[in-house]
Amino acid sequence: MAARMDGPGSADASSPASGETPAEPRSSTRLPPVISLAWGLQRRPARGPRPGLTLDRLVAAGIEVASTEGVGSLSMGRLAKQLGVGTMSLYRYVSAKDDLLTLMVDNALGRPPAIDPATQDWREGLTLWAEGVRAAYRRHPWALRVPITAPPLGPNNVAWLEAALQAQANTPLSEQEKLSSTLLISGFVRNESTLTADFARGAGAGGEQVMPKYGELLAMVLPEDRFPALHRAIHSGALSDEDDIDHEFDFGLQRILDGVAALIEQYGPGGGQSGRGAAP
Amino acid sequence: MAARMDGPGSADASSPASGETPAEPRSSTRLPPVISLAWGLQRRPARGPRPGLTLDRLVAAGIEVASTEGVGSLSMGRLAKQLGVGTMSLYRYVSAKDDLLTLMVDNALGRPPAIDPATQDWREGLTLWAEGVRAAYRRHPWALRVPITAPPLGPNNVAWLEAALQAQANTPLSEQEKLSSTLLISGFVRNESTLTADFARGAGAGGEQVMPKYGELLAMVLPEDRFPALHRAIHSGALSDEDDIDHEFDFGLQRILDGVAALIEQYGPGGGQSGRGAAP
DNA sequence: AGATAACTGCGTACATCGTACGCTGTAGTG
DNA sequence: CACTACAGCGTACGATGTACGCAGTTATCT
Repeated sequence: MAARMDGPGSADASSPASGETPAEPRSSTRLPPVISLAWGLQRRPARGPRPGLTLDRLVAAGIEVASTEGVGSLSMGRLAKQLGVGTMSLYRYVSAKDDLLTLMVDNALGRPPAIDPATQDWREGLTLWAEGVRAAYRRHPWALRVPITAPPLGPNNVAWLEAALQAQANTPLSEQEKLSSTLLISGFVRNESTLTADFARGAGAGGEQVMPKYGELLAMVLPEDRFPALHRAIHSGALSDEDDIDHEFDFGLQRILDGVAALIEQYGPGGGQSGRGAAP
Repeated sequence: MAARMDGPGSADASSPASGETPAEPRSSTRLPPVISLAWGLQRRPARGPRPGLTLDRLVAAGIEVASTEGVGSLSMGRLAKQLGVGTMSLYRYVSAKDDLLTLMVDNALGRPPAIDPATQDWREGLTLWAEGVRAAYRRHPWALRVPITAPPLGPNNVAWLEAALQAQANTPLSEQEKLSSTLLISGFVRNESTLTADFARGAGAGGEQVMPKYGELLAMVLPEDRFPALHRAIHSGALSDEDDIDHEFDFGLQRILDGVAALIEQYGPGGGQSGRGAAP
């Protein structure tokens, strides 16, 4: 785990890597090798022994370990043991651990639900979408602990993006606005899912107690005179409820969708495609 | 870096640690030791040699290293060298690296702007607030790479929370809703700041190119027939603009604030304090 | 004043990781 | 059958977080 938390001083980008044999269009910008892998754009070399494993098996085993022991415990050695191979064998399939993580996360997302703009309006569609992403994160909480290091290019990530755009197809929003709304909701769901995962069973990622205690802890720390607004909040009981966490998701999503609705209304009645042009 | 990415199977919580000498109120729930430190609730022991360092110097040096070389390069050894002491000396001030990071992040946030509900309405206040958080993250991009592992209890975090609540004081929202709105905005700003930081200078955390290329990369990967909505978006040029990133922030914030405004309007005209009770 | 206790600085040691390198064996190709 | 490109993987290295315990320091107690 290095590149995933590196700061300004890390420029290990290029290095043409090894097995890039793409059937992809020529271009100045190259596809990151991981992405070629994820889309299955790699030809298997003709010569040499047949590989004993497959990328899919690596990813599946990685997900299994991450699910049962947490990503924190997922080391290359651990994964190799799971698969009954030597540690270094894994590097025949994946050029670095980060690649594996990228693949695992994309895989964990799964396929998006089919959204038909003809039978569902944008709000239903985006709600379905957001709940779908949340469900995926609920199934694979470890995915939330993997930092995002690159824009979403994996097959499932892209499919989800497409689904969100389709949900907004019958909307007067510009393409830019559709993308922005999607980004907004996607980030929101990820945040909220992380919170939910941390709160679940009262243990944060560090292992400490979290939610119902939060108000109590805050109260212990506050110089009673400053922080009057916080005191009001604490004493209103707003920080003591246990099931708040589920409400947070609905609350946030409704707020965001209301905001998008307000934007759509600015385009005036009549709806329909329009695209381009800044909001009035 | 272990606990920060650990999954389900990590229960290293307790262990009464060493130097807890709190002047804090009795309670069943203990304050995490780091938090006592952050609020300066530790008495210096009477006996023994005077410490050669201070927590503040640790934190300041940590921030300096993180700022210039990235958090990824901030190791205990590196920090010790910066301070001209032995590595293990640091553990006299901080019980683990995670504590140091927590302290650093809280410190990086700085003090919130003063928000007076009498002269600013809630929307101005929250806008100011959001921009303040964003500015802090812009000053300390490395803070975005430190995973959140516990609810915000540091002095600055708490002060920012208070400020957000104060901005909404003259609002009919319930305390619960004020907190939820704050959480929503706070998460949003963090997300957006992370994206901005990654996009800045075209390098993601992994070191790859990011933004203007994103549309191009997507286009390389898409089976042209599926993903029609995405194709529309790409060809609209929505993914090619360079300065979109700054617009994203405004867009998202406006959407969220519009959503909050919609909620406030549901309370009907007249405004004023009310609190409690679910929305009509 | 001397003894004692509490504390600080920190050297050493260890366990864990990611992964570069290079050797050995294998499966198609010429 | 030789050759070549590739698969599996043992070994080794450099980082890193931190437990442990020793030696020196200082305030308090006798």
